[in-house]
Amino acid sequence: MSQRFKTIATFGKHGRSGQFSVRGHEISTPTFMPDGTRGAVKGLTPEQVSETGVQVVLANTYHLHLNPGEATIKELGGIHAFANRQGAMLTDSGGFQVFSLGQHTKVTEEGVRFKDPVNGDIRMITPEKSIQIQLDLGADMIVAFDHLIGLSDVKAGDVRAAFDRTHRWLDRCVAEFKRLTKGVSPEERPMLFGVVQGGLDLELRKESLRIIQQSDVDGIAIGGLSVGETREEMRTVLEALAPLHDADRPRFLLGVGTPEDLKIAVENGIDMLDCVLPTRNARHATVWTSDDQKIHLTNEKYKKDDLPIEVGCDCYTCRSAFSRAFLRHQFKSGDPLAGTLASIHNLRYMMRLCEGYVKG
RNA sequence: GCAGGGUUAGUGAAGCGGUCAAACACGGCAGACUGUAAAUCUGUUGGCUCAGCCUUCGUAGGUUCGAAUCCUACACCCUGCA
Repeated sequence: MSQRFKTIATFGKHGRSGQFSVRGHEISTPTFMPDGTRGAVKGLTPEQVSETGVQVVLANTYHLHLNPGEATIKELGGIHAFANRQGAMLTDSGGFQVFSLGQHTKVTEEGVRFKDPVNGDIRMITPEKSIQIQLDLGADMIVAFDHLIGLSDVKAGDVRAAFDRTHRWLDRCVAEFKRLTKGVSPEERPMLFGVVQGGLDLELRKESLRIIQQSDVDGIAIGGLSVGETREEMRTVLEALAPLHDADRPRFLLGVGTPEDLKIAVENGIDMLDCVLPTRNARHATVWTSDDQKIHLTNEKYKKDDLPIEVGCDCYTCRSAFSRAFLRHQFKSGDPLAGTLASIHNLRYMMRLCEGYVKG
């Protein structure tokens, strides 16, 4: 078991900042990790991503498996070389696609059968297969294949079934991970995160955390949130888990979120979070400005607004004094530059929140 | 000059006697987006004292219970023949 996480400071009841290293990358937490599903954060060069202070970029097992395929990426030197990224990378297991591609999937004990909604390709991803793909891709941190279900309209039995299956699959993931990394040195071995499930059932959640922490994983991921529940429901789950976390492993909240959600998470001891929202919203002209206020840059009221997105922000976009009026114009014109500039701001916004905790 | 075709809301373009304030696309306005099927999607888009009413389909008349739709004249645009 890894003992890599080092707590630097604590705040509030359960919050902490700290650091750990993986394969030569020093990660300081809490940290927000943007999603670069297909290997790149949409619309940004690796330099632009790093300049926002981002330390880890997520990529997705399912998407890269389909195209260009892990064999190709491995042959080209692994995901870092392929994507030209110097910093740390984490791959998600493909488990989320059971939820997002719900209509096109079939879950069995063996694994998940996906039918590509674009070209109809059938792909079977099992826990073992997910680990194999992720190790071939070569990320620094990988995630166990879990069974995620939506929370807006579920039957209690479904939550329990997904909870049990996630734990059975975890054992298979750990076994496959050990088998494939047997000869790998500790310095070169990636970190494996197990995933906590259990829906909104606090007893299931606690039990799941206990099971994951007892297993031989390097990090704890919390899954199955931000999938239709309210903010308060998510807070309740995180608060229930906060006192039960081991101190020595990083905790990763999957798929969250907004600035408000990030604060709730970090104050409940979460170290790492990923989400598409900052970049997707940015591409859709929505950015965060002072006090987590969300603004739509395409709104008519910004037509002649010469202020930056956020006065005082140190991101490239705001620092360079790109005005709201200019950004509005570029969005209206359909120039992807607008999405790039807005993404830089939103990522920096999230990173500033994180850095605020590190600095105390 | 003769023959034919056209003129529809911000733009393009359907409609060709009632179910037309008028399809659709774009543009405009607003919103959504949480381990990315997402540079996407949704709503709205003549006016008003808004379950109703008023003014609109080049302009002016006419036919009809009823016209964006039929007829006449005029204006402008396009295509043949001169």
